[in-house]
Amino acid sequence: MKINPVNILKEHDLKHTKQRVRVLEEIAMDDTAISQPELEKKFGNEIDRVTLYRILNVYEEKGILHRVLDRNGTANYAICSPSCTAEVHHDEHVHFNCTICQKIYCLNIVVPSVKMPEGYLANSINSTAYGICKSCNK
Amino acid sequence: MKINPVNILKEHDLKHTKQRVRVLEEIAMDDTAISQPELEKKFGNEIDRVTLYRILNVYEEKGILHRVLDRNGTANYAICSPSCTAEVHHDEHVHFNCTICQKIYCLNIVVPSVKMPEGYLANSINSTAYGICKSCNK
DNA sequence: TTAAGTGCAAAATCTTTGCAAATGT
DNA sequence: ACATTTGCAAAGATTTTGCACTTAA
Repeated sequence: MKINPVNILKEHDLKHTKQRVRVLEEIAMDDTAISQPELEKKFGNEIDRVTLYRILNVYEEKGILHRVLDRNGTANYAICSPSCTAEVHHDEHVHFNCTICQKIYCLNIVVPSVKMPEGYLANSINSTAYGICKSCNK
Repeated sequence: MKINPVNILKEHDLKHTKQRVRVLEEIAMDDTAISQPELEKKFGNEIDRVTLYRILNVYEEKGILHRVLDRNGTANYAICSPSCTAEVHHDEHVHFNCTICQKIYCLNIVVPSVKMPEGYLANSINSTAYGICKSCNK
């Protein structure tokens, strides 16, 4: 997925600071969702922990990143598809959470639709498979 | 869902203490999954916060409760179906997380199976729909 | 220039750990 | 009586808040 951090920031009326660009680059670089603790480690004292929190929050609100929780409730982030907006996130693909390496993959599979019971109004469905990923399965 | 806390504890070789029985009763009482913070509130100083953590952990490990994370990563607990064991959890039904009241419902709908890509081995799939529940939809 | 973003310190939460006292078998 | 479980205190981790300093437009 090729992205241009500066453009993305402009499109969302965000100032492009060194830190914001770095965060986007780092997340775009990885084909899997990356966890917040991992990001903290990567940035060390290049980016303050608090700043990272704030950047990730803004990105999620604006629909630039989407957040996927792994089994432990840890936040993982991946770049949203271009059709995501602040209002609606279209990350309706199946996720795969490896129980060995903990990585979360965004699979190229659309979440199967499910008929809700009378009275329940679903506007999104999250689907995450747990198991062993390609890299760990050797 | 009718349950007998004392029996459940016996079946899993757990001492039946006042606190453990209360936790099971409370969770069984509710038709929705109940969040840990809510449980803490309900028990006040009847059960220590730390004890609650430990009880919930044991119950999950033993396959007595299953844990569902809501959108914020907060743990919610519901009684497992009788076929759950410490080894395998069979909570393969769709969950519904209301974005208004935050409640998590265990729907009586089986999670649709998804064909994994080459090399990926899934052994369970979690499926959670987000939207407005029957009670809030009025 | 000035509104927004960052870093640091510190508060507020949440979760885990250690240990003495209480409890169930 | 003995192994487990509980409650309290305290450590550790995570997340939020406030505010002075810095930076992008």
